[in-house]
Amino acid sequence: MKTTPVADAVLKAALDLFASQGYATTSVQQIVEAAGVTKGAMYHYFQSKDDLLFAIYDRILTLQKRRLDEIVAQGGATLDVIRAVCVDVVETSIDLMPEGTVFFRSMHMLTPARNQEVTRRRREYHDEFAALVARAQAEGVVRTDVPRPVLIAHFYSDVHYLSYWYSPSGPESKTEVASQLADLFLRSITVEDG
Amino acid sequence: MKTTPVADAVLKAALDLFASQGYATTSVQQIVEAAGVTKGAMYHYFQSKDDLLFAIYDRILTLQKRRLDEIVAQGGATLDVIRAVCVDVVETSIDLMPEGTVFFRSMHMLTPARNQEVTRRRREYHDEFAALVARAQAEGVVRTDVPRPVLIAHFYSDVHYLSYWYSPSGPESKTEVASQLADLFLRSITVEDG
Amino acid sequence: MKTTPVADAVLKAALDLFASQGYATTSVQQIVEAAGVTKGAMYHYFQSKDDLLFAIYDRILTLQKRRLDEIVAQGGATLDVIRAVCVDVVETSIDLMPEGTVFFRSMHMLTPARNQEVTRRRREYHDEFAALVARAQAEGVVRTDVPRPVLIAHFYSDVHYLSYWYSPSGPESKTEVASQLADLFLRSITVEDG
Amino acid sequence: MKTTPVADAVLKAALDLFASQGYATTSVQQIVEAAGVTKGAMYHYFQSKDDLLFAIYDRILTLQKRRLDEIVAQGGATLDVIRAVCVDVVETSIDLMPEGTVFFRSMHMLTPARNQEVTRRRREYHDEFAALVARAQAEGVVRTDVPRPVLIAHFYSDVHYLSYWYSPSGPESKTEVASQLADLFLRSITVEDG
DNA sequence: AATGAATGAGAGTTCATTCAT
DNA sequence: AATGAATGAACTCTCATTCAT
Repeated sequence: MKTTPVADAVLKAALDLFASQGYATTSVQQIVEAAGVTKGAMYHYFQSKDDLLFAIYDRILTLQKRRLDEIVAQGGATLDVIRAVCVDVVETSIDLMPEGTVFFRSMHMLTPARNQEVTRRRREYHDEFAALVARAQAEGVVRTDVPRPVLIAHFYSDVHYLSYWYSPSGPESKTEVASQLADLFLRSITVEDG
Repeated sequence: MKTTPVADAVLKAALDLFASQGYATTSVQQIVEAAGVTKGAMYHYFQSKDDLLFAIYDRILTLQKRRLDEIVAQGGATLDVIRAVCVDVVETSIDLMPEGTVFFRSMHMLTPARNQEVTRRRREYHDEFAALVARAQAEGVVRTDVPRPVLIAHFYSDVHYLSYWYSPSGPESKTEVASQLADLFLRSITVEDG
Repeated sequence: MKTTPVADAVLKAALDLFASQGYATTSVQQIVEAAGVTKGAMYHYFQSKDDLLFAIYDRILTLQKRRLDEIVAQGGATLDVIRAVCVDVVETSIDLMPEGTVFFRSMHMLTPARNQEVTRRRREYHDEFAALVARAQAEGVVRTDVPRPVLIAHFYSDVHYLSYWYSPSGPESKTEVASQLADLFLRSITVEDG
Repeated sequence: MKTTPVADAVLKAALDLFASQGYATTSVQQIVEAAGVTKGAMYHYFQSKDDLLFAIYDRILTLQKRRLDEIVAQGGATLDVIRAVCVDVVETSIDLMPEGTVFFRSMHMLTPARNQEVTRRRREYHDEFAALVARAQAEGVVRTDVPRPVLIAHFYSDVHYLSYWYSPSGPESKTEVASQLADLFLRSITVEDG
């Protein structure tokens, strides 16, 4: 993951192509041509096409986990923390839209070992978020009549679906959408007030 | 798309393999072996590998559209119709889980012409559902402070995400999950009672 | 190992090229060009370049083992049997000279699994021949002052070296050389008459 | 071919790898890694991978020829000289076992020019040894009923085969094996006494 | 209706070697 | 003396599809 002009250009080209055409449909030849380098140069920095794919997963997993840790570390009322996480993950996902597109579409193209690593790191994220929800439930502010896995899937689903409908050039701004989706999610999981 | 033992076996094998390995990673050879037929026989019924993929899209689009039409035709209070649609689409998606898995992962593998057809038919579904939401908003029972596209994306997202987390052999039954997700969705979009 | 015009032509071309240039230096492209077939056709019959190499080992191992079994089965005075084996293995090795050339030069290019199989089958041959020598020693007609492994290596070495010096178009005929080498070998291992 | 720490380490690594994996299967990268130097450093001392291979041939040819010359120069009864050559060549070959392994397996990987040089120098050795045998035949102590090329091939074969069966860690010591093989060879070529 | 041999283009990857530094 | 990035050609192998039978 060194940063050199060649490695950067290759990674950027790979990301764009994987997002628009899919991993399997993109040839190494296309990548190096788009990056303006030779195949040999690319293989000097990356051991395989799979390396390029994994770099995308690594970037998104690393970033999202760090953001989650930071928000949780800041503390506050549990519901406020959950809302902050929700807003942040939507905004970050919009910033990393091409990565997100690849993320959910191409997981089965990773080598088994790397697929396992991705799964493990996703579970870490999942467990940390689930703990937040459990705490809110213990505090009596989040409903318990729906199984927690369903609540959490309901959270992930919005993030997941972003790359299928949201366009940065569309009418809704990133900030607005993040706030709106967070609102919809919070409304659905909190206990009714009166 | 006639129904013959050979064609059926091929389609079934293709569906299973596409869902578990992805379209691009599955070879025609694997499909015909899994189906217990020869390549020649397969190419007698299907013109290309792409035909097999499209058949999956066709089946799911046809079914879901028909269900939507039926439920809308039955009439009733708008919110009840929306809830019925929501419950039904979750249940149907669980019944067609392999198809759903392929649906969201492999759309970019279709030939451009067929990709357009799929997009067109999805838009038909989308427009019909959006009309329901618009009616509910006009009736004052669904909130208008969130843009309608966001509300609708919020609906689709749960359906979309199902194949990534739900397991028929897990603790939640199809019926329960459908009801729970419908409830979460409805709660988030309806106007507060007071 | 089916016999078709394509498979035969490929095997023959591979044998010639492997013998003259070595396995690693011969490309699949060269083989199919020499055989007058396409790469696809070749890969229809053989799963890998390694298959072609192994076919050579298989042929020579199968043949030599069958000949040894037959000669031993015919029975006779032990020394006569040993001499017959010796004559026959030289003649057979001359008939299979290209195979022999490849045999000793390219064993380390086989996949580990196949290398093991070759080693196992060579050991079978070795053990059967060693039993003959042991019997002759027990009968007092073969010397025991030299360790049996050395006697046997001394036998194999002539066979092994054939492809490095013998030319079918040279002055010595196959039959003559076989008889002469058998004579040299027998003279060196038998006990002196007095 | 200067002697520097780098050049020595490279040559040693190359020898080990060529002997265990074969020349073609060994990459320059593997060699420099095993030697603990960089590619650039290696190419500073050697012009090509072929240089490394030829160095092995050069060492063994030079040594064996010098030993033969020395032994012949010492003089003595012809049969004693032949026996001394035979003992010495076996011992030397055991000392240079990795070189010997490479020698017989990789001759066809040398560039044509160097292959010719190796062939020429082998012939020099061959001719000198053949002259010894001819002298012994003229003296009536070596049989003439077997063509001289066959006698000589019978000599070379044992040397050649050593790397295929002898293990320095096995039961037979270098000295013993050398004496035993010399004995077998001499017994086979000398005229019967009584 | 069905076979399976054959095609030919293109896939990912390796590698000895060069060269600016 | 030594680095290591970069080259470019060649490598083995795969695959959707065709076609004579």
